[in-house]
Amino acid sequence: MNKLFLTEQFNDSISGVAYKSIHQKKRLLAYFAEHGPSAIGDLRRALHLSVPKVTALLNELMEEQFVKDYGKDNSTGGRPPNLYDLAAESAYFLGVDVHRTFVNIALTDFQKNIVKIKEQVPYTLSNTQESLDALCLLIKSFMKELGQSREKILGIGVNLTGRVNSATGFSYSFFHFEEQPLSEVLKDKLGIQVVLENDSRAMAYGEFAAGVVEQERNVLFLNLDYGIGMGMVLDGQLYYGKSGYSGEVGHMPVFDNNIICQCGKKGCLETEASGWALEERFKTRVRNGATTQLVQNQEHLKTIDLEAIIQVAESDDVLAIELIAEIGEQLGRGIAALINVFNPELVVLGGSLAATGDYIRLPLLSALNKYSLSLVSNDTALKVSNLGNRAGVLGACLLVQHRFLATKA
Amino acid sequence: MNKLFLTEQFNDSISGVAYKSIHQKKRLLAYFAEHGPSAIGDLRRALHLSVPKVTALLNELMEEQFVKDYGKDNSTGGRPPNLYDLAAESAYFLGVDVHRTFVNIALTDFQKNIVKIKEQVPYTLSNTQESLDALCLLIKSFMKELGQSREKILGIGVNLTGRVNSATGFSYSFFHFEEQPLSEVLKDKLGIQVVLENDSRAMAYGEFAAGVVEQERNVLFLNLDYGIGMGMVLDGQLYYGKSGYSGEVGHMPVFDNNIICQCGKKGCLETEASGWALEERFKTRVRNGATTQLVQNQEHLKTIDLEAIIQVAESDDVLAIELIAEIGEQLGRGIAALINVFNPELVVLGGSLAATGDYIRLPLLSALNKYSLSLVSNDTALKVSNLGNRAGVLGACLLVQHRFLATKA
DNA sequence: CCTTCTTTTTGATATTTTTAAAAAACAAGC
DNA sequence: GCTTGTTTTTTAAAAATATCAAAAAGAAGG
Repeated sequence: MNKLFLTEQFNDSISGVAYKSIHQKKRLLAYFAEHGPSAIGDLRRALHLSVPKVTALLNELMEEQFVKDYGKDNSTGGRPPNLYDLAAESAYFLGVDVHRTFVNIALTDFQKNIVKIKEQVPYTLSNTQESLDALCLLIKSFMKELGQSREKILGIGVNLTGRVNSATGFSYSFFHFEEQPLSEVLKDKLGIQVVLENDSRAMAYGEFAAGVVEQERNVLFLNLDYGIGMGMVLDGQLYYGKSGYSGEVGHMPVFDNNIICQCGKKGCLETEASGWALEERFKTRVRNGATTQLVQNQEHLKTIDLEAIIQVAESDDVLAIELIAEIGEQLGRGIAALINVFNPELVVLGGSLAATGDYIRLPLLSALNKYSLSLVSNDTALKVSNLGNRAGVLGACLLVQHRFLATKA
Repeated sequence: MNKLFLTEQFNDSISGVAYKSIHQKKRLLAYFAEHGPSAIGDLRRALHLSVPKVTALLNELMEEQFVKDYGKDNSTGGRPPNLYDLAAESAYFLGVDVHRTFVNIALTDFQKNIVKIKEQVPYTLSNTQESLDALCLLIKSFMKELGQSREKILGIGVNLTGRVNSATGFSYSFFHFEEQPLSEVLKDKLGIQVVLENDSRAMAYGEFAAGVVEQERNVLFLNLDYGIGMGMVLDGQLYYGKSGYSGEVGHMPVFDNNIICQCGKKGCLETEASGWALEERFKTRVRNGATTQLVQNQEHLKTIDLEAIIQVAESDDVLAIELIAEIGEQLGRGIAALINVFNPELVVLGGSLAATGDYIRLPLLSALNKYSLSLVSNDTALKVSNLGNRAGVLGACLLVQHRFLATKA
């Protein structure tokens, strides 16, 4: 058994005892990843194995440095069990969260801790080979700054906006220059396995695995930015749909207006309930003479952008707060529909607009009561992301880890 | 090993080799249920077991009469493999599909064949103890008519409209008279394990397991009747949501009208795109002088109901067809939203309105092109149910079978 | 009709895994 | 501080399972 048996994940042809061993070990590691420090007894029950077998597996994993003995647990009356958990420094995962004007890069260890993070690294995303090369350069320079952990990086997770098919590794909205899937192209350039993911889905996973989500197994995550994206965790699993295009809530036809959406259609949720709509409305109101902290005279009008509006909202700008509440109220219409369809346990508000906290959450909540079936919406909690703008990178890292520990059937 | 080891499903405490054996056998049976006749080689690969082990398990299952040897497969060049499959007559499942004015009851064998079916048995569903007792009586009298198959019924599936939590066995909209879950109450009355399910979900499962669905793993099933229900199969699993209330698409707020929905809100999808809306519009049009096969004079107006409209549509009544097309078009608005959210491989139209076939499907299809993102909707096929009004009963039967064969982890 | 080729099935052996019993580790009470 | 009770861990024997080689069962071609 190779020390890096984890990388065997892409080898499907193994069978018999070799497969079984890898499978069992992965299940153990996945259990640790989900439940934290555990005793042999817990593992036995969860994996349906005998105690001696678990002991043997743990010994192997400890030999291979993936697992550590974390000492005794509090006694429950008799002999206290030994606790085991993942060895933090045995493997690392790199996450790259690509935005339109910047990139977040982070490295996490095997225990999901952020080892190193660089946020808001300037970068311009465009659908060109140069932009792709620049991204690779950024990643490489980040890796250069790492110590011995560099050799232990098992995989790199990359979040992109738009249409991403995580299973095949294809990105269609950006960097689709070759016949090969982008994940392969990147793997060749960076020398490490690459997992591609849609940005909203990665954020959703971040919150699910290490964020505001606790025990909930059915969670909707809304990525509120200029547009509206959604990532879903259903029955404890990230949901992709047929080709990984799921979660396009921004273009749900819920309004009867005449605003032309970017997608070319009318009545989309995004036309009235997005950061884009917020910015437009804010500008219109200012033009019509509304007062705000943000603009003293018409000259400043062009400095208004979504980020600025969110910022002044935090310092209690009346106009910003009023308009954000409006957005929240209208968003409620869409989310109500989603709650009726999914009956989720939790809806998480994330993305840049979520930074406004209760300013958007409370109006949304009252809209939910108005639009969704009460019995269903009573089942559903509404929380604001607690990872904030780190949800994306963290999600990218953790998704790679998850991929490595995943075993089908 | 008891012959009826299948009933051990509710016993969670078994462990070790006993658990393993049951688990393995169930996996074998589940594989047969999903894939039909299979050779040892297929089973070996799918279950990650050795050939001698599979042989031994099959021998046991054949001893227990659950599996039969179905002779040789066509050779692929060498020795032809033996094919094995479920023994049809080894176990039976009873399904009860409860509607407001009638009940469908059916018995299926272990190979998913309908052994006996009674459709449209008159019955009045109301939320009273009498109605519940009457239902039990119907079921019992159906069972009395069965031969030796009666003793081999492993479980009874019951479909109810409204809010049903299949996991706990509680029904909230109907028959919630005791503290005990309704499934337990029924089990006590009927003497056999009962599985409760929401009607739309059961229909969805019926189509998924034995209907129009082929290889697709992400399927939305629409139950188009007076109201609109939805059942979803996501990643090959029936989706329930937190408490089993998922799929409430009828009350998605997508219109900007002033029609008050049954749920008390305005703008619901149901107000313009349901059987209820169809009937209302039909009546209004007739009142305003439109001509139709259905009504010669105003006297006949009260005989109009959804079923009648669907019937005359089939005999090419212009008004009916025109209005059904309208409904389809408006339904498209809602389904477009769902397609954007789920990126399903297939949307199945079921329920009584689906009997109108292309009359509803084609307008719906063109609306989909109008309202949903083309890239996403190109992924999605739209088909009409092929089980028709048997989807419900069959779904009920097959869901029970599925429950028995299900193994967690 | 026999030989050769391919693939499945069976059987014997080796390995893995479980079971059950013994040992070890700690808490609490005397 | 020792004994007893409880729970975990280790150990060795028993059971289950996989591997590998041999046999069997057809198909194809001469």
